Amino acid sequence: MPNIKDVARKSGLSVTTVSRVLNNRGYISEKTRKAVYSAMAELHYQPNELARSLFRQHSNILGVIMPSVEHPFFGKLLQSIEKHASAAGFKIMLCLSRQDAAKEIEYLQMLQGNKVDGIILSSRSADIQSHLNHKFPFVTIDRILNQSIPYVSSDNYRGGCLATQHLIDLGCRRLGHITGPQKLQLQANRRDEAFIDTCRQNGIEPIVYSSSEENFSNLDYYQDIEAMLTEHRVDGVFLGNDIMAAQTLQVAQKLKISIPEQLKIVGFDDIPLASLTTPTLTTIRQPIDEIGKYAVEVILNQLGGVVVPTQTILPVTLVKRQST
Amino acid sequence: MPNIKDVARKSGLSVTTVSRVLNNRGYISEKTRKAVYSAMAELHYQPNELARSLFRQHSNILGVIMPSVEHPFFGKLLQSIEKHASAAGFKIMLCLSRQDAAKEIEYLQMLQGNKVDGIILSSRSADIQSHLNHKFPFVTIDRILNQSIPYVSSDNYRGGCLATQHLIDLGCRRLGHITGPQKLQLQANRRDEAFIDTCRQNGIEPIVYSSSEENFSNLDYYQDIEAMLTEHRVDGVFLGNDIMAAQTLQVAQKLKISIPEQLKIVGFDDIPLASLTTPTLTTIRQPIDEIGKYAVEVILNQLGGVVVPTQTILPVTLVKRQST
DNA sequence: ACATCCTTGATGTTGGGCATCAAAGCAGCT
DNA sequence: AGCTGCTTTGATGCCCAACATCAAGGATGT
Repeated sequence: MPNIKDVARKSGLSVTTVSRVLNNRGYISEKTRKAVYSAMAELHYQPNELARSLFRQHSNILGVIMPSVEHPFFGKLLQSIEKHASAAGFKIMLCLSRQDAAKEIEYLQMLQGNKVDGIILSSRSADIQSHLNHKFPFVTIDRILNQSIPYVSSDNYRGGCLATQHLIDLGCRRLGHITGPQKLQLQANRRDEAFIDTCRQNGIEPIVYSSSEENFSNLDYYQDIEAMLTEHRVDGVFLGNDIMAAQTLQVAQKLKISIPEQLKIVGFDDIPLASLTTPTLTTIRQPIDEIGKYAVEVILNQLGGVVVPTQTILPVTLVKRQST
Repeated sequence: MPNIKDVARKSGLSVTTVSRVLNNRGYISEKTRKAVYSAMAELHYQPNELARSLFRQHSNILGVIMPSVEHPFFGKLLQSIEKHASAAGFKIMLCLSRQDAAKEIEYLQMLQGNKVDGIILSSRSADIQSHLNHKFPFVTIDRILNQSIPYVSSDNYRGGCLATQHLIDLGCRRLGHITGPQKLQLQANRRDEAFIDTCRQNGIEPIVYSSSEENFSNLDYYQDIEAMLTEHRVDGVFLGNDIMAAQTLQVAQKLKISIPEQLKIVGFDDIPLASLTTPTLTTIRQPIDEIGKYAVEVILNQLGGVVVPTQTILPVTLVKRQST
């Protein structure tokens, strides 16, 4: 790997001059500029970003911690984060925590050791405040850590209202809901509150199932769904995510419940799967792209010394399809 | 951010001694060791990995370039790569090229400038050989660049055979196939060859549609599927991936073609979607986890100076579900 | 007294940025 | 011709943070 000295030697100029060309600083004649460029090209020279970062005291790398990237929600979120980060000249260092609190803290320290310029955390576990360097550029997605750490999320409560009200408007009177595990302070839990509130406001007694941590990790909700559909004769269900909703379609078919005639189904997220099932799924669309965009923006603004909002809440929309 | 000097000052020792404690090298008395540890803890010190990498001439970072992470195949692949890399103490720098050849080359250079220890490329575009530093640890997934660059892939040809033979064994005689764009030297193209060969070997004239680049990017194959189903009265189709297969289910329903009675469908990949459709999809499972594992291994072995295979081909399996 | 081990530190690398000082070339002006 | 000031290049040295090499003092043993 050639370094700046090699370029200097090759072009017959000094390191100082090469550095000046590289950084476009001071006086440089057209002739030397060309000489340097051609030497760089010949040697396939590339400035060592480690050395640059070390000197400049910033690396142009953002750390991203998420539990998984298999789940389409996170896949799309990551896609969006990468897009906006790379457009701003930042690279991504990716960490998948797999819901493992210890691993998450490990990653957090590792990223700080690697001098990333900011961290985007979209995670379910762990109390991490003590491992966070004070004033380090940081943002969480869908997760409140404390009042001073900014977070970005979609309007989960409103999503829950939209979904529930939609079912009620269509005439459903026995409403069910399945949610993820309740332990964590996720914004996603507000969907459940919204479901319960909206039911009560309409004089309906809500039926709520909470899936186990284990089933949640495995994306296997069949038992919970079947339990709900057989124990209660629901005519409308609001599921915590689209995967649950797709599985509900399958269980309904098995139980010979016709969709949407006997049972109406609303999911959450609007991942691509929602338009690939038969029937297609009515769902609440989260603006995932914008979530990623704002998360990156919050970091960049912190780096720029700009005051950033502690909460950024983005609107959701009801996407009506065949399951209702 | 405290550095090693601060620790040295705090503990009243020299930088050298602190470094020795950090790296467990040479003779250190128990007393100094403790003094250093307590100073480190007090300051919340973390070694600067940039500086370490600069000195050591390796960063313990792997670069990963893939077109997207929204597609479940790549999501799962990335998940696997991250898992195995992180188990070996490596971090991931992620680059999403979005099928953009220029961006891919940019990323390739950026990664080399950032001194990653190796690059895993899983991509569709670009001729990149000239931008590759000779002897740089490198591996591609599902893509042959030239004879000397190692690649890992699943046995696409055999997958095509399995799928086609399965349809034939079930009595199908009018077989169709839709494939992605043909331009690139992807291993995935061998699925098409396998389809054609297997048909011919059984005295069946293959019907093949090739989707446009654009539809492929948008994951929108409806037109091609509908064209195939209406123009030819196929009784069995083999689709290039599971998303195509799921969309085929939808088109079939719209055209009132019953699955699997009138039409049998086989997909490819076995992404989670395949078990979430109604009916569930018969498909060819790629061992995505192993692909990621071997890709990482090939890099690590190159780093270790071990001779690596230029081809690593992993077995596929037929997963029979309700669509056949 | 001398060898050997233990323990610590001073100094110099790693690749590149930058600031300072130095020096020369060249043009314009008096 | 001499002076001023702009342009262009280079040498030197210090910075970033960590680590390696060598050097040296102290303790211990024979």
